Amino acid sequence: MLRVSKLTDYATVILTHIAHQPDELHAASDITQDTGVALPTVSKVLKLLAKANILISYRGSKGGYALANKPNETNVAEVITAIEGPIGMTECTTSDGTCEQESSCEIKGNWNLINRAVYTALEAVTLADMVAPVRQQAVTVGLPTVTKSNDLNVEN
Amino acid sequence: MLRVSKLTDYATVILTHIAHQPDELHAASDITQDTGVALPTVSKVLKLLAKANILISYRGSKGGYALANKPNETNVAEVITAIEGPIGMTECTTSDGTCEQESSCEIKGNWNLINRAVYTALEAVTLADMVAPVRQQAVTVGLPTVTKSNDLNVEN
DNA sequence: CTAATATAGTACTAAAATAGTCCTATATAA
DNA sequence: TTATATAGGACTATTTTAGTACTATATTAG
Repeated sequence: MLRVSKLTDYATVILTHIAHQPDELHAASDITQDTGVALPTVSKVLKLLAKANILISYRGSKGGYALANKPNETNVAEVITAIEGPIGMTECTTSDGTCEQESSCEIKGNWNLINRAVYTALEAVTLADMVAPVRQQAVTVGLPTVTKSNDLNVEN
Repeated sequence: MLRVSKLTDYATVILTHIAHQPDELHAASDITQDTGVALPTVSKVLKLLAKANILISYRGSKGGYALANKPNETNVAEVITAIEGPIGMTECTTSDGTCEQESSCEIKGNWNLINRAVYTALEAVTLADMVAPVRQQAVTVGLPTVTKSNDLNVEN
């Protein structure tokens, strides 16, 4: 199954929470209470997001985290990259030379194409979209413009 | 890093190889030699692809595998699903009820949107595209039509 | 200047997913 | 009947991920 890690999932939950009050400072302990995610885990995620400049951190008493940019300026691709590293669906996409078959591999270029397509899709969704309640929302990505209906199942 | 498993990567290599001679039968042992992937692994992948009706298998002496459909009728989304199971980026997308936060989770619907966008991107690339050498190829997916240039790096 | 609070960084452990291998059964052709 | 090739399932080792803990540093308040 093609999936993001749990930490990335937490990251979106946490960011969505913060984005609801974009002008306030949020301490890790507050976020734990509001989201139900364990404190050490919240802490870890927040650090990663700060390191990637998605959040700004303030130390010390009365410290906490705030969004570095407006909700519509941070997209899902950035969040995934912050937690999991560069988005690349195969080994050869992110690190050269580690694949033995590389020299004779004829499909590397095509995987790059696929990556690009996926990345574009992820880039099109911002935090602002995540904050918004699920609505009849056109995803402006993909061949046929997809219109959201409830609980669409992506398989088959 | 958002990625497909190695087995899925092998699957695309193997399928690409088979698609070069779509009218011949390919035994697992032949494929091992031509691709450099270990026999037990090749074998495992072929079984999974056959089970998903992407390949047709013929047992016995002179047996082997062949494509069930034309190269342009099998897409990457199907291949990923065959090897890894349903494509869904978060737990709640593929299996209901296992996430404790589900009832209070406000972003589930939005993950469904993202899944849909990614799936559409993966669906747009077929085996026929993989067989073709990397060429100046427009990916008909994503907002701006992406034109392939060499070694585009998907990050930042 | 000191104490309290909150993040930064790093290292470690446990659990889960993945990869890879092997064995036995079944089907087909010569 | 024998050789060949896939089907299916079980098992092990490896790798990745998740989660935790500890120490250092920065900031505010008194």
